[in-house]
Amino acid sequence: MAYWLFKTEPSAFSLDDLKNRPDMTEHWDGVRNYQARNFLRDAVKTGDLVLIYHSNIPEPAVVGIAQVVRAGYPDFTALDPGSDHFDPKSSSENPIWYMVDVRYVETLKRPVTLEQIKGNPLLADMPLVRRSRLSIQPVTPEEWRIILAMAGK
DNA sequence: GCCAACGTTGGC
DNA sequence: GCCAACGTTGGC
Repeated sequence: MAYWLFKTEPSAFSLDDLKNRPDMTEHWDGVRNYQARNFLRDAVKTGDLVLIYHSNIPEPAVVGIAQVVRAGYPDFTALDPGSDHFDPKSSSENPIWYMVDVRYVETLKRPVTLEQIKGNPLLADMPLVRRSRLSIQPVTPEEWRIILAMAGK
């Protein structure tokens, strides 16, 4: 089982939005970056645990945990001309883009802010800190443990 | 809202 | 295949 960090802009889709879904489950669609796509297609597996990170807000932070309930499969929003995520280069024969399904697990009582993460030397190698814009990132077991400890768990 | 970082596109 | 132009991300 592996650990991940998924970014989302809460104005578009937040952890509470996930919590409020039927079955607390939702497609993680709309990822349109090849490196992130490769993780979704090849590496993210059912049962993996995910830190949910809220970006593009005054205090960006890891706010909760989700679990992967379905591994990578084609992101059908890329095939839908009515979708914001439509990609005319994709087709059902060559879907290009992939998504996974995630289920809400919990909201951290104490979110772990980007500022706190940047302030911890043990987390200095995280793509988040290295200013990568990558929206799907691997998290090591050690980083996972440290972040949850910082959240008071 | 600014802008740096960085990914993508397209002319050559 | 280089690289300038352009678009997007996301912290601040």
